[in-house]
Amino acid sequence: MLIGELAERAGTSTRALRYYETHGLVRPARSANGYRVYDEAELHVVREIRALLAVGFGLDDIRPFVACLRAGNTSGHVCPDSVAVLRRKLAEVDAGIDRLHTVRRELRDQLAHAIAERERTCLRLRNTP
Amino acid sequence: MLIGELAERAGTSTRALRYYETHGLVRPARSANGYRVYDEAELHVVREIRALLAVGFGLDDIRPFVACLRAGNTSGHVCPDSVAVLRRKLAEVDAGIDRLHTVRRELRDQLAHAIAERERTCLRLRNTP
DNA sequence: GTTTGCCTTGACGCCGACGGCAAGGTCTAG
DNA sequence: CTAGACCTTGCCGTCGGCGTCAAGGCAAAC
Repeated sequence: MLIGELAERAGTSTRALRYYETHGLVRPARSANGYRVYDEAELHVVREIRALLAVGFGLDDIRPFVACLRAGNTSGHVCPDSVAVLRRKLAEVDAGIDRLHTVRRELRDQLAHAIAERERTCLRLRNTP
Repeated sequence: MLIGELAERAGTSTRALRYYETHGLVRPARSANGYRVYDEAELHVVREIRALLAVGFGLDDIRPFVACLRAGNTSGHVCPDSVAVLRRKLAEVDAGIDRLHTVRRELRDQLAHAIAERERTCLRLRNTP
Protein backbone atom coordinates (compact mmCIF):
# COMPACT_ATOMS: atom_id res chain seq x y z
CA MET A 1 0.00 0.00 0.00
CA LEU A 2 1.41 3.40 -0.98
CA ILE A 3 0.96 6.61 0.91
CA GLY A 4 -1.95 7.91 -1.14
CA GLU A 5 -4.03 4.81 -0.60
CA LEU A 6 -3.27 4.74 3.11
CA ALA A 7 -4.21 8.39 3.40
CA GLU A 8 -7.54 7.79 1.72
CA ARG A 9 -8.34 4.63 3.69
CA ALA A 10 -7.39 6.30 6.97
CA GLY A 11 -9.31 9.46 6.13
CA THR A 12 -6.37 11.80 6.22
CA SER A 13 -3.77 13.36 3.93
CA THR A 14 -0.38 12.24 2.66
CA ARG A 15 1.05 15.35 4.24
CA ALA A 16 -0.19 14.27 7.65
CA LEU A 17 1.24 10.77 7.22
CA ARG A 18 4.69 12.15 6.42
CA TYR A 19 4.34 14.44 9.39
CA TYR A 20 3.57 11.52 11.70
CA GLU A 21 6.59 9.76 10.27
CA THR A 22 8.95 12.64 11.03
CA HIS A 23 7.65 12.42 14.58
CA GLY A 24 8.32 8.71 14.83
CA LEU A 25 4.73 7.50 14.90
CA VAL A 26 4.62 5.67 11.59
CA ARG A 27 7.45 3.68 10.03
CA PRO A 28 6.84 2.62 6.45
CA ALA A 29 9.17 0.39 4.46
CA ARG A 30 10.61 1.75 1.23
CA SER A 31 10.30 0.17 -2.16
CA ALA A 32 13.20 0.12 -4.63
CA ASN A 33 12.19 3.49 -6.09
CA GLY A 34 12.06 5.15 -2.71
CA TYR A 35 8.29 5.10 -2.30
CA ARG A 36 6.88 4.56 1.17
CA VAL A 37 5.21 1.16 1.50
CA TYR A 38 2.76 0.45 4.32
CA ASP A 39 1.27 -2.82 5.46
CA GLU A 40 -2.23 -3.29 6.83
CA ALA A 41 -1.09 -2.92 10.43
CA GLU A 42 -0.12 0.70 9.77
CA LEU A 43 -3.70 1.40 8.82
CA HIS A 44 -4.76 0.52 12.35
CA VAL A 45 -1.94 2.63 13.73
CA VAL A 46 -2.98 5.64 11.70
CA ARG A 47 -6.61 5.21 12.67
CA GLU A 48 -5.57 5.10 16.31
CA ILE A 49 -3.56 8.26 15.84
CA ARG A 50 -6.49 10.03 14.19
CA ALA A 51 -8.93 8.93 16.85
CA LEU A 52 -6.70 10.18 19.64
CA LEU A 53 -5.97 13.44 17.85
CA ALA A 54 -9.71 13.98 17.47
CA VAL A 55 -10.11 13.58 21.22
CA GLY A 56 -7.55 16.29 21.78
CA PHE A 57 -4.32 14.37 22.32
CA GLY A 58 -1.00 15.71 21.09
CA LEU A 59 1.38 13.56 19.10
CA ASP A 60 3.62 13.09 22.12
CA ASP A 61 0.69 11.72 24.09
CA ILE A 62 -0.13 9.33 21.30
CA ARG A 63 3.30 7.74 21.04
CA PRO A 64 2.73 5.19 23.86
CA PHE A 65 -0.46 4.01 22.21
CA VAL A 66 1.32 3.38 18.94
CA ALA A 67 4.10 1.53 20.75
CA CYS A 68 1.46 -0.56 22.49
CA LEU A 69 -0.14 -1.49 19.20
CA ARG A 70 3.26 -2.33 17.72
CA ALA A 71 3.97 -4.57 20.71
CA GLY A 72 1.26 -6.85 19.43
CA ASN A 73 -1.76 -5.72 21.40
CA THR A 74 -5.16 -5.55 19.78
CA SER A 75 -5.82 -2.22 21.46
CA GLY A 76 -3.30 0.53 21.97
CA HIS A 77 -4.86 1.38 25.33
CA VAL A 78 -3.88 -1.64 27.40
CA CYS A 79 -0.23 -0.84 28.13
CA PRO A 80 0.78 0.91 31.37
CA ASP A 81 2.14 3.98 29.58
CA SER A 82 -1.07 4.37 27.65
CA VAL A 83 -3.12 4.02 30.80
CA ALA A 84 -0.98 6.65 32.48
CA VAL A 85 -1.61 9.04 29.61
CA LEU A 86 -5.32 8.27 29.71
CA ARG A 87 -5.43 9.07 33.41
CA ARG A 88 -3.52 12.29 32.93
CA LYS A 89 -5.72 13.37 30.05
CA LEU A 90 -8.83 12.56 32.01
CA ALA A 91 -7.57 14.79 34.79
CA GLU A 92 -6.78 17.53 32.28
CA VAL A 93 -10.25 17.30 30.83
CA ASP A 94 -11.75 17.51 34.30
CA ALA A 95 -9.68 20.59 34.98
CA GLY A 96 -10.81 22.05 31.66
CA ILE A 97 -14.45 21.41 32.49
CA ASP A 98 -14.04 23.09 35.85
CA ARG A 99 -12.36 26.06 34.23
CA LEU A 100 -15.13 26.39 31.66
CA HIS A 101 -17.76 26.18 34.37
CA THR A 102 -16.07 29.00 36.21
CA VAL A 103 -15.93 31.05 33.05
CA ARG A 104 -19.53 30.22 32.33
CA ARG A 105 -20.67 31.44 35.71
CA GLU A 106 -18.68 34.63 35.22
CA LEU A 107 -20.17 35.24 31.79
CA ARG A 108 -23.68 34.58 33.01
CA ASP A 109 -23.25 37.05 35.84
CA GLN A 110 -21.75 39.71 33.61
CA LEU A 111 -24.51 39.23 31.07
CA ALA A 112 -27.24 39.42 33.69
CA HIS A 113 -25.66 42.48 35.24
CA ALA A 114 -25.26 44.19 31.88
CA ILE A 115 -28.89 43.58 30.93
CA ALA A 116 -30.15 44.77 34.30
CA GLU A 117 -28.05 47.90 33.91
CA ARG A 118 -29.48 48.55 30.46
CA GLU A 119 -33.02 48.24 31.73
CA ARG A 120 -32.32 50.65 34.53
CA THR A 121 -31.01 53.13 31.98
CA CYS A 122 -34.11 52.69 29.82
CA LEU A 123 -36.40 53.34 32.76
CA ARG A 124 -34.49 56.46 33.63
CA LEU A 125 -34.85 57.68 30.07
CA ARG A 126 -38.58 57.00 30.08
CA ASN A 127 -39.10 58.76 33.37
CA THR A 128 -37.08 61.79 32.43
CA PRO A 129 -39.33 64.64 31.25
CA MET B 1 1.62 58.09 32.70
CA LEU B 2 4.20 56.41 30.48
CA ILE B 3 3.96 52.93 29.11
CA GLY B 4 6.11 51.29 31.78
CA GLU B 5 4.01 52.62 34.62
CA LEU B 6 0.77 51.63 32.91
CA ALA B 7 2.12 48.16 32.28
CA GLU B 8 3.01 47.71 35.92
CA ARG B 9 -0.25 49.13 37.23
CA ALA B 10 -2.26 47.00 34.85
CA GLY B 11 -0.24 43.91 35.60
CA THR B 12 1.05 43.36 32.08
CA SER B 13 4.02 44.18 29.86
CA THR B 14 4.93 47.11 27.68
CA ARG B 15 5.08 44.70 24.76
CA ALA B 16 1.46 43.72 25.31
CA LEU B 17 0.35 47.35 25.49
CA ARG B 18 2.02 48.15 22.17
CA TYR B 19 0.43 45.05 20.74
CA TYR B 20 -3.03 46.17 21.87
CA GLU B 21 -2.33 49.52 20.28
CA THR B 22 -1.46 48.02 16.90
CA HIS B 23 -4.80 46.25 17.12
CA GLY B 24 -6.68 49.46 17.84
CA LEU B 25 -7.61 48.72 21.45
CA VAL B 26 -5.55 51.40 23.17
CA ARG B 27 -4.85 54.88 21.87
CA PRO B 28 -2.26 56.81 23.83
CA ALA B 29 -1.32 60.41 23.19
CA ARG B 30 2.30 61.21 22.37
CA SER B 31 4.54 63.58 24.22
CA ALA B 32 6.95 65.90 22.40
CA ASN B 33 9.72 63.31 22.43
CA GLY B 34 7.51 60.61 20.95
CA TYR B 35 6.76 58.76 24.18
CA ARG B 36 3.32 57.22 24.60
CA VAL B 37 1.30 59.04 27.27
CA TYR B 38 -1.74 57.42 28.87
CA ASP B 39 -4.41 58.92 31.09
CA GLU B 40 -6.15 57.15 33.95
CA ALA B 41 -9.04 56.04 31.76
CA GLU B 42 -6.69 53.85 29.75
CA LEU B 43 -5.85 51.97 32.91
CA HIS B 44 -9.46 50.84 33.16
CA VAL B 45 -9.45 49.96 29.49
CA VAL B 46 -6.35 47.82 29.84
CA ARG B 47 -7.73 46.11 32.93
CA GLU B 48 -10.90 45.32 31.01
CA ILE B 49 -8.82 43.89 28.18
CA ARG B 50 -6.82 41.75 30.58
CA ALA B 51 -9.89 40.48 32.37
CA LEU B 52 -11.57 39.46 29.13
CA LEU B 53 -8.41 37.85 27.78
CA ALA B 54 -8.16 35.83 30.98
CA VAL B 55 -11.68 34.56 30.42
CA GLY B 56 -10.70 33.37 26.95
CA PHE B 57 -11.77 36.21 24.70
CA GLY B 58 -9.79 37.16 21.62
CA LEU B 59 -8.79 40.74 20.92
CA ASP B 60 -11.48 41.03 18.25
CA ASP B 61 -14.12 40.02 20.77
CA ILE B 62 -12.84 42.60 23.20
CA ARG B 63 -13.04 45.57 20.86
CA PRO B 64 -16.76 46.29 21.50
CA PHE B 65 -16.13 46.36 25.24
CA VAL B 66 -13.39 48.93 24.85
CA ALA B 67 -15.59 51.02 22.57
CA CYS B 68 -18.33 50.81 25.18
CA LEU B 69 -16.00 52.06 27.89
CA ARG B 70 -14.80 54.89 25.64
CA ALA B 71 -18.42 55.87 25.00
CA GLY B 72 -18.58 56.92 28.64
CA ASN B 73 -20.08 53.87 30.28
CA THR B 74 -18.88 52.76 33.68
CA SER B 75 -18.85 49.16 32.52
CA GLY B 76 -17.80 47.93 29.11
CA HIS B 77 -20.51 45.27 29.18
CA VAL B 78 -23.63 47.37 28.88
CA CYS B 79 -23.58 48.15 25.15
CA PRO B 80 -25.55 46.02 22.68
CA ASP B 81 -22.43 44.85 20.85
CA SER B 82 -20.83 43.76 24.09
CA VAL B 83 -23.95 41.91 25.13
CA ALA B 84 -24.01 40.16 21.76
CA VAL B 85 -20.43 39.02 22.24
CA LEU B 86 -21.20 37.88 25.77
CA ARG B 87 -24.11 35.81 24.51
CA ARG B 88 -22.03 34.28 21.74
CA LYS B 89 -19.18 33.49 24.10
CA LEU B 90 -21.56 31.94 26.58
CA ALA B 91 -22.86 29.69 23.81
CA GLU B 92 -19.30 28.82 22.81
CA VAL B 93 -18.43 27.95 26.38
CA ASP B 94 -21.53 25.76 26.63
CA ALA B 95 -20.48 24.00 23.44
CA GLY B 96 -16.98 23.57 24.84
CA ILE B 97 -18.33 22.07 28.04
CA ASP B 98 -20.48 19.63 26.07
CA ARG B 99 -17.50 18.66 23.95
CA LEU B 100 -15.33 18.09 26.99
CA HIS B 101 -18.05 16.00 28.61
CA THR B 102 -18.20 13.83 25.52
CA VAL B 103 -14.44 13.46 25.53
CA ARG B 104 -14.52 12.72 29.22
CA ARG B 105 -17.02 9.91 28.76
CA GLU B 106 -14.92 8.50 25.95
CA LEU B 107 -11.75 8.62 28.04
CA ARG B 108 -13.46 7.03 31.03
CA ASP B 109 -14.76 4.20 28.89
CA GLN B 110 -11.43 3.62 27.22
CA LEU B 111 -9.67 3.67 30.55
CA ALA B 112 -12.13 1.26 32.14
CA HIS B 113 -11.93 -1.03 29.15
CA ALA B 114 -8.14 -0.96 29.13
CA ILE B 115 -7.91 -1.79 32.83
CA ALA B 116 -10.44 -4.60 32.50
CA GLU B 117 -8.45 -5.97 29.59
CA ARG B 118 -5.25 -5.85 31.61
CA GLU B 119 -6.84 -7.73 34.47
CA ARG B 120 -8.14 -10.40 32.13
CA THR B 121 -4.62 -10.81 30.79
CA CYS B 122 -3.23 -11.10 34.31
CA LEU B 123 -5.74 -13.76 35.19
CA ARG B 124 -4.89 -15.71 32.09
CA LEU B 125 -1.23 -15.50 32.96
CA ARG B 126 -1.89 -16.73 36.51
CA ASN B 127 -4.06 -19.59 35.29
CA THR B 128 -1.61 -20.70 32.65
CA PRO B 129 0.52 -23.55 33.90
C1' DG C 1 30.63 63.49 30.40
C1' DT C 2 28.74 59.38 31.40
C1' DT C 3 26.05 56.11 33.37
C1' DT C 4 21.56 54.48 34.12
C1' DG C 5 17.00 53.83 32.91
C1' DC C 6 13.47 55.02 30.58
C1' DC C 7 11.51 55.14 25.74
C1' DT C 8 11.18 54.17 20.27
C1' DT C 9 10.50 51.02 15.94
C1' DG C 10 11.40 46.65 13.68
C1' DA C 11 11.76 42.04 13.16
C1' DC C 12 12.20 37.16 14.34
C1' DG C 13 10.66 33.15 17.60
C1' DC C 14 7.12 30.28 19.68
C1' DC C 15 3.61 26.37 19.73
C1' DG C 16 1.18 22.24 16.85
C1' DA C 17 -0.59 19.92 13.21
C1' DC C 18 -0.49 20.25 9.30
C1' DG C 19 -1.60 23.00 4.07
C1' DG C 20 0.42 24.31 -0.07
C1' DC C 21 3.79 24.91 -3.41
C1' DA C 22 8.13 23.99 -5.97
C1' DA C 23 11.12 21.07 -8.51
C1' DG C 24 11.86 16.87 -9.72
C1' DG C 25 11.76 11.35 -10.12
C1' DT C 26 8.72 7.13 -11.47
C1' DC C 27 5.34 4.29 -13.50
C1' DT C 28 1.59 3.19 -16.56
C1' DA C 29 -1.67 3.73 -20.40
C1' DG C 30 -2.51 5.17 -24.94
C1' DC D 1 6.77 9.37 -27.02
C1' DT D 2 4.12 11.57 -24.01
C1' DA D 3 0.59 12.75 -20.89
C1' DG D 4 -0.95 12.35 -16.37
C1' DA D 5 -1.12 10.37 -12.00
C1' DC D 6 1.47 8.86 -8.76
C1' DC D 7 5.62 9.57 -5.65
C1' DT D 8 9.99 12.21 -3.39
C1' DT D 9 12.31 16.11 -0.37
C1' DG D 10 12.26 20.75 1.29
C1' DC D 11 10.68 24.90 2.89
C1' DC D 12 7.41 28.72 3.93
C1' DG D 13 2.66 29.96 5.78
C1' DT D 14 -1.08 29.58 9.27
C1' DC D 15 -3.23 31.28 13.94
C1' DG D 16 -2.72 34.55 18.57
C1' DG D 17 -0.75 36.88 21.98
C1' DC D 18 2.73 38.09 22.98
C1' DG D 19 8.54 37.27 24.41
C1' DT D 20 12.94 38.62 23.17
C1' DC D 21 16.49 40.73 21.22
C1' DA D 22 18.69 44.72 18.35
C1' DA D 23 19.86 49.33 17.55
C1' DG D 24 19.14 53.62 18.75
C1' DG D 25 17.02 58.28 21.03
C1' DC D 26 15.86 61.05 25.33
C1' DA D 27 16.22 62.50 30.21
C1' DA D 28 17.87 62.89 34.84
C1' DA D 29 21.47 61.80 38.39
C1' DC D 30 26.31 61.56 39.62
